[in-house]
Amino acid sequence: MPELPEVEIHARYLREWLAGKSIADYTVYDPKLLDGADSAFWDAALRGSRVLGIRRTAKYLLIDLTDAPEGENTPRWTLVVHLRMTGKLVYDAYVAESLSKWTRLSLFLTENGEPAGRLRFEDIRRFGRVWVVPTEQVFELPELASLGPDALQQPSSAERLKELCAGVRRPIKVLLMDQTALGGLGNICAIEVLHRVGVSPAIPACQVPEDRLEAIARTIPEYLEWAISAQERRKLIYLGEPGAVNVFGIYARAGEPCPRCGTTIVRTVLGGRGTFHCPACQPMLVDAS
DNA sequence: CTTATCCCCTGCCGGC
DNA sequence: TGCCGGCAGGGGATAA
Repeated sequence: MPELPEVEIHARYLREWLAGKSIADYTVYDPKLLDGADSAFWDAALRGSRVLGIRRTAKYLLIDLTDAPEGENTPRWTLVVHLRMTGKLVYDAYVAESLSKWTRLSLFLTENGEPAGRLRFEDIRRFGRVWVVPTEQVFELPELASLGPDALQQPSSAERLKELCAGVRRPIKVLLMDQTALGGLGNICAIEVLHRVGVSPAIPACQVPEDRLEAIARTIPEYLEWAISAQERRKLIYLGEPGAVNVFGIYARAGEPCPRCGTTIVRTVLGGRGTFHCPACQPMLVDAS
């Protein structure tokens, strides 16, 4: 159920796992992974290509590949991965390790011509998706073309947020989660950021005071950086998994006291998603004066 | 155009 | 113990 921090951590792990490796072959166990997407490039891209690098944009992972000879390092193919709700990538040093019932895809790796393990795509709910496209056209993929600026790499300025919110009546939380507005924030990040800045998630975006929009703009990258570094230090991927640093101030804490003021946390639904806020710290109406 | 609702899937949890 | 509804951090399609 990854949001930007988990996807970024995946990207960092992939850089370690795949450095200097090639993809010798692949197996798709669940055709739903492609969801009818064009598979024309799969064989060319995933049989004998070198891994050149890993990028992340919003919640998408981009694995750049080339089938050109050693020395020519312009990517030709990009494997695009979206983990959606329950996806994750797992590296097995030895292919002998068994697959799970949730394995959707295997990439068989080599290094210097020798077998070098396997990268597995695991996905319980099967919402995850994978595309293979020519690198030059990767951002023409509709899913990528519609994304707003990455919330971490190109954090939105207060000015941009003000423009995004102008005249928009839907709740500020729904706007923050809109991937065409800014790429990468999910339900938890939106909830936690709004709690930190003391803004009710239900306030129409156009009614959020300017100084709160400035606070939101500052807090988004702060929260993301903090969540990423907290996870990375512990070699974990998923926020909230056992042993993880607790980055949930109020998420999934309905009925518990607000960590800041002690008021009972409330659960509501916004944009069809479970939403948590503190009615005292995050009032509906903020005094603009 | 904007906004709301449903759908895709499987697993888990609490209540009865 | 078993069944059932509700819920889950994703986004897309569709309807109003």
